[in-house]
Amino acid sequence: MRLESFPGNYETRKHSSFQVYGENVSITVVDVAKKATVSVTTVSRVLNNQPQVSPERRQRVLAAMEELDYKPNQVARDMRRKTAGRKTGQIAMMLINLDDYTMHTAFMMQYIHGVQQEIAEAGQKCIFVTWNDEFGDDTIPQILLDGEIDGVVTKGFPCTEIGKQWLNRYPKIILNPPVAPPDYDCVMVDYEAGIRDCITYLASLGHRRIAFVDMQMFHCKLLGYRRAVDELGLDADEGLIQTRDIIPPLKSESDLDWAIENLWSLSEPPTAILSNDYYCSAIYHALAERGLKVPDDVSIIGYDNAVDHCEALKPKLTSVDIEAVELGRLAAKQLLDRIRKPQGSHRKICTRGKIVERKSVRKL
Amino acid sequence: MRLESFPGNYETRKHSSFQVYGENVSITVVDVAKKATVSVTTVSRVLNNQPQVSPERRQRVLAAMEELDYKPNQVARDMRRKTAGRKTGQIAMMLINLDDYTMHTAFMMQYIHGVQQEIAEAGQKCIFVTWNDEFGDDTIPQILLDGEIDGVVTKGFPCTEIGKQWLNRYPKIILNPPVAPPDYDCVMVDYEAGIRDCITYLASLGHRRIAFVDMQMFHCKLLGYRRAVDELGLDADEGLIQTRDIIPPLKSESDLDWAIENLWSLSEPPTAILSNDYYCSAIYHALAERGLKVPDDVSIIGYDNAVDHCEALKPKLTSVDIEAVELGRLAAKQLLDRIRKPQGSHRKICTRGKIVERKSVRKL
DNA sequence: TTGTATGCGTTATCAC
DNA sequence: GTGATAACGCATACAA
Repeated sequence: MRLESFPGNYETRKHSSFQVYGENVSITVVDVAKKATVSVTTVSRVLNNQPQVSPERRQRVLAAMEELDYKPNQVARDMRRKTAGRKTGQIAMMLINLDDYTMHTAFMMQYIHGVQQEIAEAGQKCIFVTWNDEFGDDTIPQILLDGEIDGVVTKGFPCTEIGKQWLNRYPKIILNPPVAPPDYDCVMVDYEAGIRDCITYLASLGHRRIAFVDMQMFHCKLLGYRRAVDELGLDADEGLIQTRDIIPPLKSESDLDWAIENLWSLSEPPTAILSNDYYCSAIYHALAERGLKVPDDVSIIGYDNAVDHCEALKPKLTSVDIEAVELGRLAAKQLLDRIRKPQGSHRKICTRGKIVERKSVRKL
Repeated sequence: MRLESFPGNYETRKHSSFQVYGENVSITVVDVAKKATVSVTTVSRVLNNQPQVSPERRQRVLAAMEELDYKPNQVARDMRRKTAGRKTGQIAMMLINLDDYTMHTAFMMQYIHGVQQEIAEAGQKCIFVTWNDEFGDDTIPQILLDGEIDGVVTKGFPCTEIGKQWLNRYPKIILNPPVAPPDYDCVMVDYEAGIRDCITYLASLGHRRIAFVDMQMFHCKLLGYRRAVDELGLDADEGLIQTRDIIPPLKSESDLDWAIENLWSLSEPPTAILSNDYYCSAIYHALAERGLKVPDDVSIIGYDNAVDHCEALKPKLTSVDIEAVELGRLAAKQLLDRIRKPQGSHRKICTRGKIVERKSVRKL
């Protein structure tokens, strides 16, 4: 194959894709340039959709690419880009200090899915990393040390100084933290609004005495409850609020007989109960022991929409879906924004969730 | 800063880290070489832990790295590696055609965690990708097309021809497929063994009439049931087997009254029931309606150990944990093996799970 | 054991 | 519009 009509001079090239060299022969811009009788520069321009290429030549290049089944070497591109002070096109999805409870929760999966989707649509890559403080500082993921990524979406936060330091090197978004940290971008569920939606929903079905039962991280929710009850002019009986504060990992503490006991000691018991999906299971149980039927005697509405669980209960539990996939997407979207524009004040984005109707609520 | 005593000649280098060039000045091997008064080659060798460097020089290099706070440019290394026909050090964790059910399941999270851990420990990176056939072929993740990865751990399998093609370009491990595909490496839960363990466990507590209730993908489990009952000489009453086959996404079909009905029509009802975690919820309910108490009247044992769910039930459900994290680790480990040794017959690795004791089983 | 020189695939610069 | 060429940061034949 002679190359007379071909403008570039690539004599220095030690091998072309036409001669087998080792075993990993790959088609490069040089090969495409040869085939299309243009320079590598032109090929690169076509590759990057730059305007200053004549339609005719662009065609030739595209045809050559097609014919040779050319695939750009992403790693090489990344290198040029990165060293040109640009971005690597990689972001990390970090799960830091995941406790066993979170580990067994389906939300995480949805968060990750959402993040990945959004990142992929932006043509970037999502590198997945889990890390715990107890692993020790010498196990900090290489990727974070390398600076190979443009930013981080993190669920959880490192507690060690060193951990904080490396995380702080990057633009980052905190995914649904239990409490919103100041000076960070984060994306979170607006539990308050979600609960208000629940109350509004129940009120629209004629419920006026709605109980609030919870044992964990319920302060936002309780706020929403109080506001909604107030705004809608429902019965604001403090006896309808049954809470206990337990330490997070003890979600397994599922006995809620005391709550039902208290509620049904009221002169007028509630017609509806609001709680968390998993607590609802205990509530069903406690109600059954008293001979109370759901939803005939009491309506129940859960929070989190743990689908398997809600569907497994009898009757199936109506619950508030926090839309975790969407939350993941929002986090990724905001991260990409932040990477583009590192300055600017921090933002907190909230989603309010959506009620998924099943069989545990009835119209009065 | 004069460089007399320095062996290399880097006059061609257009900028060093000592002069600001643009804004992205980074320390490179050249800088380290200068500082340590050695050649880049030596620096590179130290970087790669190659033996043929004198301790004294190695020391100098390490000191220089430390002093300059040198961070290798991973992208550049990747490029060399890749183009040298070696590996990229990246593997992909793919979730293909995830249905809504799987999406809401906590296992996935654990699989991913396990895979990531193992990959990280091997010093590699795990890129996370989700993809569905319905997205269309033009949305195939760039990363798979680029050939930037060494292999794939996949949960799920593409149905389109094109999808299969790109997946087939890589060494891959299938993660717990519903049925073991021939000619593929895979890692899966040995449901049969898990069920046998359950039966053995129940038998050790004195149970001889154990019911098997399931509605989905239960054939392996049923096999395990039959074998164990046979081997242990327990009551092999076909009436104890209550199954119906439903279409997978309909796991929400949670009514199992018919099963309990049938079971308690037997001349001698079972003393223990074996099922899936979520079905157990319906079983609890059906039993309660008949006034039967768990575990006093019947022992119940679930499968999958959906922690939240098991802990939410009353009494808390004893269940078989499939050890999904471990499964993920095994998958990653096997993938790394396969990448190193592309030839060789395909392997199926099984894990048998572990019984997590809670409150739903009692000794007879 | 150590250093020189060159290549990896792509893009940026600059001259035409 | 187009092309020649020098980087990018690292690794490695080959020479010493």
